[in-house]
Amino acid sequence: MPKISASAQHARRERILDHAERCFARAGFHRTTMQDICKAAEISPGAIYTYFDSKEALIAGLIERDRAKLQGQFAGLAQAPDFMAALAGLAEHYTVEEPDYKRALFIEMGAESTRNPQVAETMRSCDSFVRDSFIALLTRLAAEDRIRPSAEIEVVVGLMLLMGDGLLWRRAVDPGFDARTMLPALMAVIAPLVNPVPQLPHAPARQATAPAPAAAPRIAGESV
Amino acid sequence: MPKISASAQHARRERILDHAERCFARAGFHRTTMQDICKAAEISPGAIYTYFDSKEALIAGLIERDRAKLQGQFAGLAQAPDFMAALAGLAEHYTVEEPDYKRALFIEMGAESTRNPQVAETMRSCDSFVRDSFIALLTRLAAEDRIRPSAEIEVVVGLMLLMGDGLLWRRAVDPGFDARTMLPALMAVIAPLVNPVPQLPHAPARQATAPAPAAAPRIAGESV
Amino acid sequence: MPKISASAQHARRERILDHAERCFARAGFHRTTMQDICKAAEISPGAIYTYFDSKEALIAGLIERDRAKLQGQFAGLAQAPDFMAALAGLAEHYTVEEPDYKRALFIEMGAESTRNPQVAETMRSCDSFVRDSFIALLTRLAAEDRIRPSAEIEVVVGLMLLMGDGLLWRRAVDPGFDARTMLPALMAVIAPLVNPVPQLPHAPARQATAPAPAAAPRIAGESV
Amino acid sequence: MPKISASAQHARRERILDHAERCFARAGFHRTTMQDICKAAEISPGAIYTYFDSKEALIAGLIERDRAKLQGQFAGLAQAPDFMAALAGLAEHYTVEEPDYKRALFIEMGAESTRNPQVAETMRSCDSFVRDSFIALLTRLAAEDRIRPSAEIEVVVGLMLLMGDGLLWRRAVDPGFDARTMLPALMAVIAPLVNPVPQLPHAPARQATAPAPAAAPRIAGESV
DNA sequence: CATGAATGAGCGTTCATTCAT
DNA sequence: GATGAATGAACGCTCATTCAT
Repeated sequence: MPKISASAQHARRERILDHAERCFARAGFHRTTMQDICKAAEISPGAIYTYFDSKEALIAGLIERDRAKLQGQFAGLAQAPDFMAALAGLAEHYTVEEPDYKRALFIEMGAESTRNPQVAETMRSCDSFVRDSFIALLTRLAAEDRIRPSAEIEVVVGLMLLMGDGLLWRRAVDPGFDARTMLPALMAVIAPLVNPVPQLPHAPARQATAPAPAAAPRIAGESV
Repeated sequence: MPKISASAQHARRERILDHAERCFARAGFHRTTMQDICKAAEISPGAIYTYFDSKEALIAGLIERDRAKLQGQFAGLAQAPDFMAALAGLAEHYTVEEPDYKRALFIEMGAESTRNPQVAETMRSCDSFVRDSFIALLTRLAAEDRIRPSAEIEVVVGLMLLMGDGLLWRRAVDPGFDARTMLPALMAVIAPLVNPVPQLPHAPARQATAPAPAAAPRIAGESV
Repeated sequence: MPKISASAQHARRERILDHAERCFARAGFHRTTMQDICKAAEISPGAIYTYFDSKEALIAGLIERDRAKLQGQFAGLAQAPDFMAALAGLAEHYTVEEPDYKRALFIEMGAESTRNPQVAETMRSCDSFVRDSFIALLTRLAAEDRIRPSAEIEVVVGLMLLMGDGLLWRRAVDPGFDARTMLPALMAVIAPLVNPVPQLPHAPARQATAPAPAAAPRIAGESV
Repeated sequence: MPKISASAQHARRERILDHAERCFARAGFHRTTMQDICKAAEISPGAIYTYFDSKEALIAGLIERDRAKLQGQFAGLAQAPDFMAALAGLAEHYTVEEPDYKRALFIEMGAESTRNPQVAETMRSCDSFVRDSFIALLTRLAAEDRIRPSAEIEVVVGLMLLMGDGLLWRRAVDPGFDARTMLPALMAVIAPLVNPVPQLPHAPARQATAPAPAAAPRIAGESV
């Protein structure tokens, strides 16, 4: 019979994560003190250790939460009728809708992952999830002839991830970055890679004269 | 009456930067102590402050030096007979030849730039130099009809930078990143953006056939 | 209207003391946390303060309980037909039978008594009880001519206590201490101090022969 | 070319040890904070770590210094013409001349040694030194027929150490302990164990009729 | 100019104790 | 009475920076 209900406990944990996220993004992991987070979350220094064993665990908890959220977003992507539109929406979401501090934190986490194995592992698993989801999705779409990828799907997905990271990075680091211009330009680069087949509503698909594939040159990969 | 010659002083400064770079890349800015750097560079904690006013100034000095080096590398790019080959070489250099710690440091500096205005300013100026160099170069190449960019040059360069950063980031952060596969794939994505005109040595360029630009659809930007 | 019966309350108090004893002996007073004891005794941190006002009070309670147990053991000593045998048994008990942690705790309590007046007072009263019991006992035995102490009884008892403490200390502190050898040696040192008169069962004690005391030189003290 | 001379450095180290000793004796290892010691020694918290790596190392340093001092004192004992007088002097020194806090610290160190292996090892080596010195000394004296131990020398020394520790313990723990009475009484107990042979100055030693040994009953040990 | 011992504010974390439930 | 989450003052220790030598 705990003094606090499970839901209240969860809420408090979330509250700590929320404030930790802002603090870490503002000042970086190492310049942020536990006291900073305590003050922001209006919690005592002792109490925070009820929820997280250490500062490291707090960082890991943050990444973990992000991953969970990401998984939800990918479930949506898989159901989307128009893949390219969904992808554009995803890019828009992370580039425009999400507040700056989320991206700053992403960079911070990448930097931390180059030396903190625990953080590296959590990020890697997060990244693998995204990659695998994309590969599974594109494979299915290709099997349904809704896309005709211009290269091996692994390579196409690799390029998409690379561009996605580049997008996030520049948005975070370059104050002059113009998302309105660059987002469509980026989609225009990705489109021929994925090469979506126009879906003719209420009409028999795949006419003999379907022209697009011919124009989509295969790009390099180890194998053809 | 300085006890040490100007050149010896310069050498010592370089030595500090060299070791600071390795230390910072290994452990991050905040986990690296001035003592660590002093030990590595075999200098006393007092002396290091003769060369750099503070730890922050040391970080800034590091970025500054990188910028200078970068400028040299870009001078070469502009003279290269084959732009795409030169670009591929550049990508190869930063992805394969440079040691890991340089990329870790790049990420670290990006993270730092989101909160340290001095670092942000130095990085921004470095970035602007690269961007301006590319724009000037592509503009000249386009004027000489050696390339026929598929979009506004500013946008093309913006995409190239984005992809370059994405490349560096993934190479730094993703241990499974396969540069051998991804580098050619990336070049294949950039090629139609820049759209280089095949140079027939000592022969009149082919004009009879419809030129490439027709096949290169203009990609989006606010302006067309 | 107490929810818990007096006996259950007493049992719980004892349980706390039992586990506190083990915890304190294992880690010392200051390295043992109240949480450690709570976990061991399966009680909540709030509840433990119902039984003991503070950590200090818990320590004092422990010593107090030891004193009570000691008093029981001394009652037996006084009734023993053979004083030296009973003494040897006592030494054997504290040196061999009692587990290590009891002796570690004894040392710990001695250390604590040098600065904690409450602990000092409890220990002193415990010590006085033992001393007074011994003095009363030896005085009676001397009056009955069952022993012929070689010095003032106070001094003899003082030496016995000193040796007893030395025995406990070395047994606790010196891992190479060999009780099997040292215990008889110690008894052989004490014997001439106490100088027990051989008891001939059911026969008039021998008086004709010069009694032992002649050979037992009085040992020093300010008074003789 | 250090800022501080080696001797000044040594003096500062000694100063820290001096004050640490008093602080530890007054409040125990765990209740004494590094700040307490810093304040007492008038040093900054940072500076103390130049001399000692940790609080543990400071404690170990303290014991180490005691050992060194002890070794000096034993050198004197070995040269003494009258062993029993020298022993009495030693007992007097540790019981009466040394300030209380030294003995409190001794108890503290014993308590600490039951759980801190580093402390245990240092104390054990200190103890072994004393034991070995005594054994070597008594063996030599016995060979020179200046003493005729009443039991195996190892056992005699074991008893002496036990009594010495008991003496220190009671002196530290029992405020009513009367050294003036107990010291001679203790020497009177030890004397027949060691059994010194009266040295007749200017007379041929070892007369046939040397009587003492006959009266000194062998005391128990595993072997005779 | 170089040295390196010294400084001291501040770090992440602990834990005896409290009190709303 | 019992609970256990919360409190918050310290704790041991670090490290960017200074300054007497």
